[in-house]
Amino acid sequence: MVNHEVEKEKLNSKFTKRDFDGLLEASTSHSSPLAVIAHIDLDAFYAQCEQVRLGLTKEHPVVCRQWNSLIAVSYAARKYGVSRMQTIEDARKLCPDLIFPHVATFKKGETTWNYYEDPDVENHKVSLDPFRRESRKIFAIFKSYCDVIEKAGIDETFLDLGKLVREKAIDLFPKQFETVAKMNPTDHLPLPPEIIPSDLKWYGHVFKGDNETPEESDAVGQIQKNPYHSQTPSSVPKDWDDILLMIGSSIVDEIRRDVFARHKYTCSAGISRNKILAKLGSPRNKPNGQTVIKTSEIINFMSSCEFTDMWGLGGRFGDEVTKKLGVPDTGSIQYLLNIPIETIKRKTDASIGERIYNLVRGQVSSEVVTRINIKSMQSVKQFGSKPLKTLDDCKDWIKVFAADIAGRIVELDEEHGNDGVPLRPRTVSLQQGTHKPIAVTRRKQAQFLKLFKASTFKELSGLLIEAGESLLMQLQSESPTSLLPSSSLSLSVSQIVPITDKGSRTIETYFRKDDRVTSRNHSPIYMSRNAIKPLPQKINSKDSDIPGTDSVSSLADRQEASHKVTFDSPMFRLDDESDEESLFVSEKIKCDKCGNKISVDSVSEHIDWHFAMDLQQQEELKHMTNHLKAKQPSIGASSPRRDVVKQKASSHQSGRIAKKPKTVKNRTVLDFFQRAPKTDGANKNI
DNA sequence: GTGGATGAG
DNA sequence: GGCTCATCCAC
Repeated sequence: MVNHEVEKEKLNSKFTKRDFDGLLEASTSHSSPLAVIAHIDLDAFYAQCEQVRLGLTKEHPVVCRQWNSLIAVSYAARKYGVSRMQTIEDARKLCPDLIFPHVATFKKGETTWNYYEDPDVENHKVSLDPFRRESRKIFAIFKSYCDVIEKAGIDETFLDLGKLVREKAIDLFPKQFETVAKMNPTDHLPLPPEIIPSDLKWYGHVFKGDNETPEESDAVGQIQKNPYHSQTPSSVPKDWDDILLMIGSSIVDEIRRDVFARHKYTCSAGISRNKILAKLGSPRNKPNGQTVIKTSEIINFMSSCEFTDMWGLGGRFGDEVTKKLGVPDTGSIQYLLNIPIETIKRKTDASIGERIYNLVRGQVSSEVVTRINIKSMQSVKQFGSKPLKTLDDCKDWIKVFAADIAGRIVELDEEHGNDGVPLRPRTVSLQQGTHKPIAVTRRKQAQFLKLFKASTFKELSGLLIEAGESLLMQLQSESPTSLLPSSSLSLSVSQIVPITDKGSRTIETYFRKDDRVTSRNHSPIYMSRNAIKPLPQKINSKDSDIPGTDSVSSLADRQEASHKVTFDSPMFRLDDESDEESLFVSEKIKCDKCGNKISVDSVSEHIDWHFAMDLQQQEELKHMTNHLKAKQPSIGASSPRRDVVKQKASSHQSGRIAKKPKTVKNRTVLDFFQRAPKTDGANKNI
């Protein structure tokens, strides 16, 4: 009996049919012990974009410039010691041949970005549009190979290759998988053959302790130095996990070659069992290299990483955990690997402890989420030393922001393709910040459903200008003191929803039903009922009108309009139960202290604001140092008392680490781990 | 809805 | 290091 069991283990794979078939579905493949996840990351993306745009090669020392600093440095330039923290002047000293194009910018008051030779910070705003365009082109290639894809940033993505590698494995090993179809889910697979097809090999680097196998080939087609059969015995695949990773490495290599062939971009990749490992692996052989972390090397690999390298642990949260557990700066994961789970739990928390315990072992399997809809878009500019003095200046910038965001909404539409449902934001908000030392920021947000019917860039930008200017006016009127000069200004849209969503369907229904027109409701920011109609089927830029330019009616008009608008239809309660009316109608009362009219809803906020201003003035009288002021949270409405309370509360928590003692932290390690990618029980046998 | 903190790059 | 961008949270 015992002999029989041993015999059986030798003949069979560790993995079952269920493990293998789990790869078929995106919802289960990530937690299969045979999962193959890739993380692909474009090399110095912004710099590469410039390099490609200018028709240069990766040997040219290109950097991407933003004003006088560098926001991306190509690997060629890095060889000269050029780094991101330098000024252009410093970088040029290190590399006299440096090529330093400036990122595209919008010129103040204009609605199209352009490449300007030497834009000045005062009259230009950076546009990331060209990078997003390039990103889209490249992601289209990723998607053409693998539909289980998660965009993790403008230049990085996760692919769940489970289904693809499964198919390819069946192709490559027909004999072994012949019988699999008839097997029970818990049956173990047959072992892979000793001799594998000669064209199947590891692509890229296979992590092995301190000595990885050298790159065999790179995505731009250099010579292949190291065919599989001459590799070290340790990299010979022993079971299906290795085989599938090997297949995964070939697919990723192919994708990377394709990206280069078509668009001349190089990227690096990590291929492993889960997202954590793939992401930690992808930078290992940058640029233009990929790294495989085999199951058997996971602990070795993790030992070679630092705790704070992991996503989300690079900042304060990571520091906090680090301090609580007495983790050293280097060898942090090695250290944590030697701490018993009970100790970690005791020093942190039962659930956090368990997560950390698993995390440092690379045992976190989170799903590659096919699509995460963007939740908000923001266009912002800081006017450090030259704050905006007039409302006209603000309006000029609002035009730019509107164009910026409109462009991105159009991009969203394109990204979806024909079968996709257009996404539109439901709310628009404008944020304005005053200059130091009295740094306050005010934000005004409102529903702006007109955007639902807009499809062209012109329509969208026109409407956003309209909304932005209206919000600007409201902001000025509701703030007790001038928000000018303004050191920062931003326009953003949020609550981005598919336009066939509940909200818009409701509106369509309403539109058909309601034939009345509220003629006096011309105020741009408030929903004008007759304006809401289904998105035009055909995009036609000619019939786009730009409202807003003629709608700069007086504030009084606007407020009067707002008071007269009544909402007798339940259609304005969108998909939540909130009282939409409060968005549009607000009673004004006069503040005894400053004489300004404020809305009843914001009375307590206003009182807090005065409280904050008084406090600020006292402090100024005390000649506080700039340093201390900088440590203060920016004092806006309703913040001071809250701060006092929170500081008291937090002081009761022992072992609490705060980098900035005066700054209230509103997230804890616990919160972080509760929000961390979900794990499931299926990875227990990793 | 508003103000603020945080993180990534 | 400053800037840009996105997200989340307390109130």
